[in-house]
Amino acid sequence: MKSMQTLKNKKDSNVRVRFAPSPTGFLHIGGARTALFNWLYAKKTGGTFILRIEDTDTARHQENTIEPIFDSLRWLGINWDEGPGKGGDYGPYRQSERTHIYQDYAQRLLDDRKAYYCFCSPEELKEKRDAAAKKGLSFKYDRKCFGIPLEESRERIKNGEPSAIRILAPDDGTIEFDDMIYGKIKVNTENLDDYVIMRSNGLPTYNFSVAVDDALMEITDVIRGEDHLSNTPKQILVYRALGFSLPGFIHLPMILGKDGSKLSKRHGAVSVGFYREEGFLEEAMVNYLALLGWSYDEKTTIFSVPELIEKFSLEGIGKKPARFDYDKLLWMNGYYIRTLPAERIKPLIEKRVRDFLENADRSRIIIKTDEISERIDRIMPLISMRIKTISESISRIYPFFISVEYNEQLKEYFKNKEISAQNVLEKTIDSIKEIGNEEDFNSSVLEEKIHKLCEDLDIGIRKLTEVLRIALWADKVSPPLFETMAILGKDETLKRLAKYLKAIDGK
RNA sequence: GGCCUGUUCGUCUAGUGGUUAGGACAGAAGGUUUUCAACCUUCAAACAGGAGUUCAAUUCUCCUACAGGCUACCA
Repeated sequence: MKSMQTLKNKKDSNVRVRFAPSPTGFLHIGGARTALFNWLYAKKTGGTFILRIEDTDTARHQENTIEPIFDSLRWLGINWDEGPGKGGDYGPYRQSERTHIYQDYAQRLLDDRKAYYCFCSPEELKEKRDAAAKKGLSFKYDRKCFGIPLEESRERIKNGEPSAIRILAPDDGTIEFDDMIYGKIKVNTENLDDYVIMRSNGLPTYNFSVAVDDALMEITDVIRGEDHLSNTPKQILVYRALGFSLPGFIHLPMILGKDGSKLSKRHGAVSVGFYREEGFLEEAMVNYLALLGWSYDEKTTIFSVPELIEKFSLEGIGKKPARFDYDKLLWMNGYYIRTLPAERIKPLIEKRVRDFLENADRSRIIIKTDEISERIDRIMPLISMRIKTISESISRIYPFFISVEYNEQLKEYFKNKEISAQNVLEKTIDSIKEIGNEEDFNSSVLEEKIHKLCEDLDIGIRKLTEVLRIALWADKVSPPLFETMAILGKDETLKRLAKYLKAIDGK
């Protein structure tokens, strides 16, 4: 292990925190929040943020299940100072590559009689557990294998008998630690049993590997979900047995689903990747996540990342579990879409538009490829305050790029209305034709024309625009009409008015 | 079942031994308006329950209820 000196040169503090996901194929909302808080704390203190992969369960983890987690972290802007792909003086950073380390430390425990081999089969244990449950008792390992002399155990292992290693939990006494959020936690050791630290396949279990790694990686503050609060005493057993000193513990309140139960797939999307695909901005995601269990003052809800780094503090973390409120996230995303500079949002929309056109009926496309970018520039101010996600943008603006079709309902929409849609369309066409060149075909000229037309026809502007809106947009809702016409251009505008006129002919 | 933890508007939360208990989302009403949004104004909305400590408890203590977590050779 290298000295801290090299790190101290790079960092302003000794704070070392880590995010330790297990490769599940995606980054969970709760995990993202944990990662964010660790990262913010590191940034705030000038400390080091470490990424460690907890992949000790080979049965469940395949290699490619970690990449999406890296992607999501990077997307959120949570980059790590040490970890996979980054290196560091405390590696390797995948637990699957640290097996020999756990075996070594387990061996020390064995030699010190602080751990012992266990030959009980999983089936046998399950039976005992079930029997205890049936009697309404809590199961605690009966130390059946504790008495087996080490030499005999080694002999049996040499003969091929499968064995696990259990840590010896003290019979009496208490484990006590200070959680920075939840305060003093005290547990009587009689509630702890001799749990397995090394499986029969030679790999460590979570509570062992996490303690060994946090100690060896010199983690100063363990920031993780409250679901680990109950595991902490078990890990402290390891720290004690191995003579490691304790890090600070900061347990974050859980994130629950809308109904108050643990956030899971049935609550809808729980992966960060989903929100990214849905068109949520990382700014909104980070801001929202930061507010789940943390708050700064009584009024501020919008925080940029630099502001979060500046204002974040462990003291602001609450202890009450928070429900994940999709509506508020949506609102916040909409807020960022309409507030952030257009150049930040435009590429995201442009990508969606190009993907959309890629799959669109070519005969309906009304725009040249090299005109898309400029058109989006003009559309942006019309929709930025109307969408809450980027993915939603397509449904709002596609008629700017492909021709419209009217369904039966729209064709008959004005059938028995007091106004004559035919008349409105014809008069509008005449009026618009009067506008000279394309340059004059702008929203203010159009607005003037249409208002004048209303007067001439003695008809309310709402009535008139309703007709035009359906004709131009094939919908009862559209971006502001005059701007829309200007963007579509004179030809396309006239084409659509005529098309709708024809569509309602005889209706 | 055992152990651990939590409980302020529907939701995220601020807050204090004496406050009109504050903000944000969502909701309602109104304004603005070419639709829809956005924006502005206003309204409604909370200290889980019960004891105790105290001159005074939402705030401190205990109990109950409810909720969540852990209780695996998962993490």
